[in-house]
Amino acid sequence: MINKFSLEEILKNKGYKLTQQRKVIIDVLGNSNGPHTANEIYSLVNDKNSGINFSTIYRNLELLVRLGIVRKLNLSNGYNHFELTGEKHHHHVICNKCGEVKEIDICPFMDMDERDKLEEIDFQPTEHKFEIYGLCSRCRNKE
Amino acid sequence: MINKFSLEEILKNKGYKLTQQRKVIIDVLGNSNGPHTANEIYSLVNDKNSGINFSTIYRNLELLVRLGIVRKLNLSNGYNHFELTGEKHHHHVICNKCGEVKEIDICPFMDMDERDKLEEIDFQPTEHKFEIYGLCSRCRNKE
DNA sequence: ATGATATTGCAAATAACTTGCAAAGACATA
DNA sequence: TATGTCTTTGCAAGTTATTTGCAATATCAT
Ligand SMILES: [Mn+2]
Ligand SMILES: [Mn+2]
Ligand SMILES: [Zn+2]
Ligand SMILES: [Zn+2]
Repeated sequence: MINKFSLEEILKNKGYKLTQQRKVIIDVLGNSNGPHTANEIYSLVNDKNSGINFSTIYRNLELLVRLGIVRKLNLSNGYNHFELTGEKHHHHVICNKCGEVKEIDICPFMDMDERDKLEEIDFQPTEHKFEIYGLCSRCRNKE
Repeated sequence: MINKFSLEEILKNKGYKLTQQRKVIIDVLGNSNGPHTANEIYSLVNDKNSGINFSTIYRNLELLVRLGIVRKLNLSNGYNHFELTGEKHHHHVICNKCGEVKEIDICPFMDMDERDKLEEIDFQPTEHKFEIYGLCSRCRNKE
């Protein structure tokens, strides 16, 4: 979980300012269990705060992604989701019915065999994505 | 590679018709090495054929995805890509610079440990995504 | 060849996201 | 605390991938 101090430090280091809007966006993401769409973040932000504009949300999410504070997930349901990067590398399972997203700490990329394969094709990896889609327990039990 | 007969069969089985447009779209995908965006498919299709409309491309890609003939990839570069499902299960490496997409036959999901984890959280998987992003050999050598 | 039904092309509508610009805010400095 | 510089915001308009309604057309079983 990112705290006020490290956030302020990271921003100022690069000449960015710690605005109210940025604080609220980070706060909302920090108090969330899973990742959220820009729409959801907009709602959450405007619940606890005065009106922050959509373009401000988007611009800041993009900035925070560039700074490594936020991760952007292109989920197959068609919506981009955002979450705090956090300290531990992880991936997600996504319910096709209700859209719920759960974290899993499995990472297939740490497997040695796979890295070898990449050297074969001379590909230099920077990031990777692993997602499992299906039905969560609640949705499965509903008929 | 899907042939004329199985395609016709699959379509007619469900009351769909084998139109010229569908033949050309499948043909283009079949003659491609990697997955393509709707835009690319539109160009490829209209090279070898008279004008097929964009909405026809989209409607048919969606249908073919529903029928399991085509797979839709939501790549992190922001563009949806489409490819024939093919016979062998596989995943992709994507170059962040030039956008090239290569197939890899590694599948991390076949790993037993991972499936066990899913049972723990009571999640019934239907499909999964594994993609590696980075720099291809050509782009890495260019400065 | 005919008729029922699915499909196409076209143009307009969505919806997510981006951008230009003037007004407002942050913050280093005095 | 007041000032000035530079960043950021809100707003409105623009962009772009994708979807949709509908009348005209193609497919296919008979
Ligand atoms: Mn997460
Ligand atoms: Mn492929
Ligand atoms: Zn990983
Ligand atoms: Zn797999």
